[in-house]
Amino acid sequence: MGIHERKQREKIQRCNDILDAAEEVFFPKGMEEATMEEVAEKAELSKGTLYLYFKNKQELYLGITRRGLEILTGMFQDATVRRGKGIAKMEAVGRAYYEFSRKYPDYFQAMVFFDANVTDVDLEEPNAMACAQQGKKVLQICVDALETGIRDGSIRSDIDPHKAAVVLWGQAMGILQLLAVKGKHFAKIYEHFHFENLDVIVDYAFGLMRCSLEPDKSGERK
Amino acid sequence: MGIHERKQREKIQRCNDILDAAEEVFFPKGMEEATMEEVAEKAELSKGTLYLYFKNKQELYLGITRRGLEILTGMFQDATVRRGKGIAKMEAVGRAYYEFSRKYPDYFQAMVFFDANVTDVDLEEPNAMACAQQGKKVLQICVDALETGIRDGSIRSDIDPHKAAVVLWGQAMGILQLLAVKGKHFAKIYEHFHFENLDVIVDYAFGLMRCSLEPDKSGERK
DNA sequence: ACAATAAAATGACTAATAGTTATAATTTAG
DNA sequence: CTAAATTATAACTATTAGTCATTTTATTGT
Repeated sequence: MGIHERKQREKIQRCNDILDAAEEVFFPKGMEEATMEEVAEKAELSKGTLYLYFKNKQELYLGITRRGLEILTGMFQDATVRRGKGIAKMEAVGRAYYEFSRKYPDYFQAMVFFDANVTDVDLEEPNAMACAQQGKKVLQICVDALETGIRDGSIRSDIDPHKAAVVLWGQAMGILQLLAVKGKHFAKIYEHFHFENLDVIVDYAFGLMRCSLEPDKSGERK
Repeated sequence: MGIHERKQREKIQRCNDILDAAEEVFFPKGMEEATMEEVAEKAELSKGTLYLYFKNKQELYLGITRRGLEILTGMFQDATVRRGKGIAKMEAVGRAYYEFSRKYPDYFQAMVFFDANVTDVDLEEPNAMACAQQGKKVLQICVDALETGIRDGSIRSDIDPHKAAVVLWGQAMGILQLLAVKGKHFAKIYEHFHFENLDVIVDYAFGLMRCSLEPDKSGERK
């Protein structure tokens, strides 16, 4: 009796179809402007049906966020596997993060929204849970890379991998967010800085971050 | 004929009264949940009147953000004035930022919202303009401190103060935001990390950031 | 003091939209 | 082929940002 399995598959498929439609609506307009009615139209369903598959607008948006996080996790894994020293892995993770923010600006924006606004995630809901889970996985990749680096001597031995992973994740998010959201206006507002382009800032940021991880600092600190 | 001046003062006073009311409503409920009607009630005015003083809900919220930014600017100035070396100024700025995020979590939240969501600021509006202006001022304080540090030798001479200021600002924002928004859930989700408390992470972050600014690195990098 | 004018405030109104639910259509199973 | 279960619908409610014609209050000239 494979009917149950088929139904399950169809349900997942329907969810994905709705998510496809949702991306078409959310990405150009943003979480705030986009309406459920529009998503329903794109998906060729009635609005009520959306609520059979997603508890509310936020869960739908988190479904999109989840997709983004899954792509990011994949990119992080690709970045760290088959690469020598730990510091190189971390560098690659940073580059991957930047690449992600440029290649998938809308997914990135969804992640920023999730991190900056969703204080009270309803962890009962599947997509919220999945996002939290993926976030954990992403962080673990950083922890692993840092531990590798400490073992192979490419990263200072006094680095605490767990703390450093959280800190680096937060720092990188902050930089990329600042540039993604305010990048255009930086040009106007801080025109006298005349940065060649935003890539230069990202490179500079990663340089500084690398610097804080590498050994050979004259005086070791706690 | 001081009537015009008095009216001007009264207008400003009324704006501030509305902002006081708005804080009482926005701070506990957040930008999304709070309604203009509630603000009007708190301010003992009709809803229509609010719109005589603020163009829309976002401008009102940016009025609150502006207050926060003004406090922050003051704290940054206090932190950098009367303090020796440039690196110590930067350290103090970082501490001040953290102190701000703890002492005024709601203002901090408003700033995060501004930085993470408001991509298209209507710079015609006074509060939006003021926020952009204050942001600039904050950054300039960092640039000045960095330049001081480069001159007095407490900061690497190859640091670009403008780039570094943007990067450090973004990094600090990222860390503080991550902890402010997700701090509670970190405890649950990453319980196996069992950080003593969030202060430890902030200290750690500032340690790393300091590390990236200090001289005496064996090999100088671009 | 008082009428004319200007400024400030009101609250009823509109439009938009998230989320609900009673009803209908479709699918499955006996 | 019918009954039960599942899936979908669209009309409905409730909420709220923002508007605007009207009223109230303050200012000014006579």
